[in-house]
Amino acid sequence: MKSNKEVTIYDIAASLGLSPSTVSRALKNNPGVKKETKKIINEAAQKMGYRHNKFASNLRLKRTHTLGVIVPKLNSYFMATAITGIESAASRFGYNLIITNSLESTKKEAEGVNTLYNSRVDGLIVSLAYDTDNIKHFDIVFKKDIPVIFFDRVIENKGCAKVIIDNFKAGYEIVNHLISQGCRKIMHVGGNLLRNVYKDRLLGYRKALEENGIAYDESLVIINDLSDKSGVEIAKKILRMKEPPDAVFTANDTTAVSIILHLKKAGLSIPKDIAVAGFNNEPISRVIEPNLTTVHYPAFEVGEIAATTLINMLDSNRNAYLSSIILKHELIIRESTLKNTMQEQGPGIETISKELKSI
Amino acid sequence: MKSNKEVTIYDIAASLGLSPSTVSRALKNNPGVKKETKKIINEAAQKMGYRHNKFASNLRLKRTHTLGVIVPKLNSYFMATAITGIESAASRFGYNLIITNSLESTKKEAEGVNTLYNSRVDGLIVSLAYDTDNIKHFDIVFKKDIPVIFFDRVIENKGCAKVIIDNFKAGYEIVNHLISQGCRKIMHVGGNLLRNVYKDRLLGYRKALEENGIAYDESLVIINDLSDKSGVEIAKKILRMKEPPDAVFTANDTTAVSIILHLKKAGLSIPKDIAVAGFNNEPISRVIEPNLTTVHYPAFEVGEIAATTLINMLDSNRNAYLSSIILKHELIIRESTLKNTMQEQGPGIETISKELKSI
DNA sequence: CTGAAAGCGCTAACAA
DNA sequence: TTGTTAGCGCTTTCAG
Repeated sequence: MKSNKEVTIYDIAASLGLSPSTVSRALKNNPGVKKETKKIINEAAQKMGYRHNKFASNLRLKRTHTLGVIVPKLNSYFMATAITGIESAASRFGYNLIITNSLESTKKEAEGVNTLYNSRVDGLIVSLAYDTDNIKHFDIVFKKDIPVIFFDRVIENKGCAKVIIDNFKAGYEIVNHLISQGCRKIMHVGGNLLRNVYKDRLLGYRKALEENGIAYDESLVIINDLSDKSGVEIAKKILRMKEPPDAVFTANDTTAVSIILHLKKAGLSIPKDIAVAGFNNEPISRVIEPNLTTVHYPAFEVGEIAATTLINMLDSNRNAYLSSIILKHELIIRESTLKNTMQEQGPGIETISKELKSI
Repeated sequence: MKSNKEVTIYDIAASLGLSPSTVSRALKNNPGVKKETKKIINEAAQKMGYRHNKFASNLRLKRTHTLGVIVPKLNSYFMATAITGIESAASRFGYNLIITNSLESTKKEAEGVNTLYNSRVDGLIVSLAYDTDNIKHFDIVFKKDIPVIFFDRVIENKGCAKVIIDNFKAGYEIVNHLISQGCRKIMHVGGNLLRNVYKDRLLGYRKALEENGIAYDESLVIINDLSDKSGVEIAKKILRMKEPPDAVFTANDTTAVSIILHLKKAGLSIPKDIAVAGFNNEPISRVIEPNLTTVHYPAFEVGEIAATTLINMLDSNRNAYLSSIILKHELIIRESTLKNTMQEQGPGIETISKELKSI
């Protein structure tokens, strides 16, 4: 019994001797309809195989209940987890998601903005591409007052809300920890300084050095794409150095792991010869030996809160004065940086503190 | 200069002294419009900030150029990569994606079907939840002739296309390899046998044993949820066994890695005491020490081909006789199973063969 | 090559 | 509490 004819509100109305508007109201559970009538209508709708037509509805209401998402990649643990969080919140509130992938390219990012704009998404959730240096390509949505929320990789911008962690503090803490382990010559591997996440981590690094009377040495700071491959190159570079560092703080886990693997292959011992710390607390950080010291980034929560916040703005029209939501990170100390106490990893080492601090 | 008023075809028509139909045709590059007129119209549209209204268009055309995706999780490397592939193909052909997450639950999967159905997606791309044992909840889309393509976790079904690899052969090959390394008592850790991927890998395992004159021992086959945690339990179980296996073939990498970590912690040597092989070739497999023997699953390609195939069906209306598309996998041999030749891993060990075999 | 006009299915102001 | 009616913006037949 296949039928390609769609059942409409009119069909239901006709079959019940009612008017389309009553049917429409009943279907939306509008209080101004008798309970009995509602029941009859809903049953008829069910039986006749009615389904709500979003297009007609959207066309009338000029709302789509759809959120657009633009991310620089999909297949990293962090992003996939953040999207899981976004999806979770969105589906809880009856919103759909359209996801586009900028593949770290500003051009594709701009295309994404256009696509989503044309799909009439109600709002946008964005993490910026690696080297996007301005957000002119978002003007089209700003002009139409479509709210945009940035997460993780954000940009200073008049009045766009952002969901982030305190990258400065996290960088500061991790370097302080390294120093507490006796490290004095600490290399930093980061990403494009246009991106807050990398800039702030670097600033935290500098601050920690400064506070501990260690001179900042530019030659110890390497900026690259934080890929696997870059990790190999950095390891090679370290091996060539006359006076290699006694620690490396890398702005992500993938590269840190890659560095460890290659230093080990060359016969170095981690953390004895060089301590290594990463960032993000990806699963890989618990597999590498020694286990990687890192910063837990609450990816799921970041996504969930970004979506929830956006939906709140949409549903209440008070998108006014929200600026930043900062989630707590946690420093996770594991063997890869424990120079002093080379104990077994055990419970108690990993500190836990999850709370939401919003400003 | 913010304006919330949308420019419509009528506005353009009015401002140019033309009719809406001509404008509509010009905007779609319909051949029956003078080139000159087209140019004028397109320029005006540009200048006036016109954007195509999908809802009105969808309402008329009853097509949405949107694909629905249902996956059992988002935050695994495999799924995230497959989705990247889907997104890549979709965006190439001008299709949008709506993604829903079943979280391995049949109930949520059914909700996803409904949501996507109501969003009027043109087609569905699905990988089934862990214990979905029938697809009645898809009837609603089947009835409307909305095409569905399954990938990875598929189900035998009259006429739904599927994109998979030959899991039977892959399981067979990996166990054969273990046997070639001298293993005789091989444990298998798999997932729910409702799912083709796990059933076929198990069958491949059995076939390899049989061909090598090794009796099938049911007590060596463990079915569980293939989580990290299960890995720990399996490791414990192995440690308790009087006669532990000399090899373990696990149906995913995560669990295999977890097993290795815990066996090592207990003082066992991999692969000397026990060889371990996984499945999927996730990045983690190159981090664990020893590096994990596994099967490369072309996740990106699977997603891309699933989407391309679906779009082809949609755009040509010939969804008729396609049944299965089988992609090549590759056995990737690394140290975790090399009992004989304990050589360093080097180039040449990893075999490469990527080609598309479609049936 | 261009125009007139109907209608896709829903919603909400207004009327009853 | 229910009904009437006028669009939302686009596409397409049919007519010119």
